[in-house]
Parts: sequence; structure tokens; C-alpha cells
Amino acid sequence: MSVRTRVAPSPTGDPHVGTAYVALFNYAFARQHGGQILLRIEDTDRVRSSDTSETAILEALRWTGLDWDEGPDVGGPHGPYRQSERIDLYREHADTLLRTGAAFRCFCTQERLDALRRDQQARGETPRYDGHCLALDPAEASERAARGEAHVVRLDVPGTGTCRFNDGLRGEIEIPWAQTDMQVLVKSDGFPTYHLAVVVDDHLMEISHVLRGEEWISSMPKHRLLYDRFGWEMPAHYHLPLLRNPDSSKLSKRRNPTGLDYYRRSGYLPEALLNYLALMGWSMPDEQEVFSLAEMIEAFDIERVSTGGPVFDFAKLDWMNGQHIRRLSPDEFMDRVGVWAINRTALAPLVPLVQQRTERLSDLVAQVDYLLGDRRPLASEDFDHKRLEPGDCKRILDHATRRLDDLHDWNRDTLHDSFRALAEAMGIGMRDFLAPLFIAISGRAVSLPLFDAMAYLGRDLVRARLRSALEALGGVSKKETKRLERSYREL
RNA sequence: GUCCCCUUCGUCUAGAGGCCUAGGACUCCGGGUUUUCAUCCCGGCAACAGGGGUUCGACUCCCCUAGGGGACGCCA
Repeated sequence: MSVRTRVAPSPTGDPHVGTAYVALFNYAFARQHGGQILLRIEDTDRVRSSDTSETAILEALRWTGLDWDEGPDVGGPHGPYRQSERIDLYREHADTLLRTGAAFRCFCTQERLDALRRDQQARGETPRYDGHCLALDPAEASERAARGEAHVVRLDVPGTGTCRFNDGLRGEIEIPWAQTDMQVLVKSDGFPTYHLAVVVDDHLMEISHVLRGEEWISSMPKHRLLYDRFGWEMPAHYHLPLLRNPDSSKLSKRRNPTGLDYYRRSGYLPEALLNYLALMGWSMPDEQEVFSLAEMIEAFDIERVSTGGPVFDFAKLDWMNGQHIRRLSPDEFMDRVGVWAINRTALAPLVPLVQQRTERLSDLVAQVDYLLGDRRPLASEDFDHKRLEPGDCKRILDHATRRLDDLHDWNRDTLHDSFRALAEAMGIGMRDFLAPLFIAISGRAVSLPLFDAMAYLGRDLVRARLRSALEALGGVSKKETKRLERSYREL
């Protein structure tokens, strides 16, 4: 049987470094075995999925240097590769489950479900659907459904016994069925949930090996049950460890840059990033640390993947990047600088900002240094201001960060509007409000227009600078975080 | 709270019962090369979570405890 793996991102946000991490292992594994890798877009969340996100993810993944044999952009024999275009397939399979009694229609209201969950949690139980609608007569249920009554389709999960399954890295794992919820398979909007879609697609797309994040282990019983109910053979599953913050929690954008865009813009070479990610959980048999993708494929062995959650270490990433940069020939080096930012496309947005402020061409570099490179390191004195206390600055930086995380369209005007509204809500004049932000973003009190600069830098770089500014102000304690959270909510 | 997973230097890891006086890399600290800096080279600090077993012998196997993480959504 030929090896087929897949990478299946959900287009609900910015391209994540974790996606590249999992994609890398899927890629190396498939290529190592002379198999194929495909890319599938998991856009079954109608509310959160967006085309913008999908485009950005594909582009970011391409930037890393990985590619795929089948996907929404390249086509292939198992398409479509976008789940939103496969709805009929899921409906058909849900019907099969309904017909065989493996699943049932559920008409319970959100209120009932919420109350149920509350009670169970109060009693210290794992929240789980109580099977209320299981008692419904299937014929009657489908009649109600046919009349258009809102409902979902749930998986019928046994209440007792144990589910056994195998994880390629950990061996056999047992989870009591009582821990597994009667998962919603089809939402009331007719779209499938992840669990139904992933099983149907992995089977139909002939995936032989699933390499995915560790957070899916607890969903294995649902998937195992679905494969069994469909009478399908289950692919081999390997759950990769999760990338961690320095405090060992799951890598999160609030604490670390998680966007691939951050790494690209900060001047990391994609091959260095990939090399570093490879080291997060895998090592060469001879412990060679600096290597190319081709060398990795050559030597890759899934058995050598370790299970402990690796902490993402920027110091080592920097060293790794330096290793790759120094190995470039002078010609390659010049080319890479060009590809990075010294090209017409990347520079074009800066022209309207700098041209009218320029008398000599040599003025240019000093004006854009913080846009092309890092801004200087900050100290708390940098935020001294005649009308703002350090506490005010913290509040502004914190609230700005929160507001930005909720901002969907990232451009000069939306940034302006959302900050104006925020300043007003906080009762601070726009001029004062912007002062700490200028420092945080540019490192200077006077610089190019703030919103243009932020638009140019992009989400990830801006988030990182705001966080580092907050740290320069002494950081935010747990207690302060709580207070700031409340203060933001009350705006 | 319940269930599951994980546990070697600060960090990433090697180690698949004797090769371990536990090796490498990053960071840090010394020293050398270099007009400065960086690179490069040399050296140093630093770990098998704890407790029971199994065995002639445990970092390696088993159990318990502790710690960390994840899951518990009509999100993926």
C-alpha cells in the first residue's frame, strides 16, 4: 500500500507555525516512503472560515518550501480538497450512519444542553450528552427533520466499556467510552463537524498515515467508532507533541509569535525555520543538527520522533538561522535579501510614506529602519509622558493588543477607526493615547504615521512589539492581567 | 473535577539492561584568532523528578507518587 499523508489546516486565522510543524513531518514521512502528501482545507466552520485566511495559509506554507501533490490549488484525483465543497458526501455518509443506527437525530435546545453540562460539571462528572433524543423513534425523528425542525445528528456512543486504539509513537491507549461524548456529527446548519469530515475524507482520500497534533488523542475513540461503523480500515495514527511556550503551556500567540508571517518578516530563512522545527521532536541518527529538507527526508524515521512537548527556543532558532545564512554564497545571500524585503513589491507600500519626507536619498534608511528591521530595545523611561502614568501606558498597550486581536481586516483605515473608538471608550485624547504606541511600534516618539506603519508591519510583528513594550514597562503580573481583562471588558 | 498523554543539563536532545565517570547542540561563563564587532577555535558550568520493585546489573522494564501538558464545544 502506498503511503499517503495529509496536512489539513483550518482557514480560521493567520498561518500558524504549528501548521508548518505538522506539515513538515507529514511531508518528510510521505517523501521518505516515496508516497504522496495532500493538502485539504477544513473549512466546515462557516462562521470563522475565510478565503483570506485560506489564501494566506497556502501562501505561507509555500514560503516554507513544502509542497503537496494534491490540494485545492493544484487539484488531484480525490477532490474537491475543500471540505465546504464536499457537503453532499458528508450528508450521504451521515445518512448511512442514521440508517444503520450508528447515529441519531437530536432536537435538544442549547438551553437544555447548557443546563445538563452545568449539572454534570457540578457533580464532578465529564460533561456528556445524556442520550435524551436516543429514545426518539427514528421514523418520527426523520419526519420532524423533514418538516424543517432544527436538529443535529449525533454519534451513538456506548456508555460502558473501553475503547482501545494504537498510537504509532505511544503504543496502545485505552480510554473508557464513558469519557467520550455523543459527538455532534452534523451541525444544525447542515455542515459536518471535524470528526465526521476528517474520517470520511481520510478514508475517501486514501490516507494511509495520519500525523497530527497530540491534542487529538482524546478524540480517537470517536474516530475509531466511526471507522468501525462505516466498516473501514483505520489509517495508522501518530500524534506529534505540541510546541510549547517557555512555561511549557501550549504555544500561544499571546505569549509568543506563532504566525509564520512573523518569521518571514523577521528575516528567518524558511529552510532554517524548517530545520529548527524538525529538531522539535526529532533528531538525526548521528545527531547532526544543521541539515536541509532533502537530508531530512533521506534520514527521516517516524520512530525517532520523541513524545515530550518541546519548548520553542528563539535563541536556538536564531543560531540555526545564522548557520543557514552563513552557508549561502554571496550571490545567494544577495538574492535572499531581495526576496526578503529589498524588492519593489515589498518596498512599494513605503514609497508614499517616505518620498515626501525625503530630501536626500540617504534619509531613507533612518526613516524605515524599524519597518524593515527590528525596532530598538525599550526601557521603561522611554514611556515617560507628561500626562500619562506608566499604569496608563500599560492599560493602553494592553487594551490595544486585545482590540487588535479582534480586528478582522488589517489596514490603515480599520486600524485608525478601531483605535479612535478605543481611545474614546477609555476617555483618553487621541494624541495622548497614541504616544505609547508610537514608542512601542517604532521605538521613537516621532516616526512615520503610526497606522501606516502598523499596516505595513502586519499583525504578528505588531503584536510582538506591543508585548515587548509591555515587558519594558515591567511586564504584567497574573493579577494585573485579570484587572486589565476586566477593565477592557467594561469599556 | 474526570479521562488521557508526557517526564535525561535552563532549553532542544542522544541513550532502546552492562559501551554512562550520562554524549552532542543552544544559552551562559572563561580563553585564543581577528584593527573593532561578528564569525571561527579551545575550555568550563549544568540533567537521568521521587519512591518501590524486576535483574548479577538499571537512564533504559514494571508499579506508585509528584510535576507538566492536553481533552472534556453545533471550533478545528
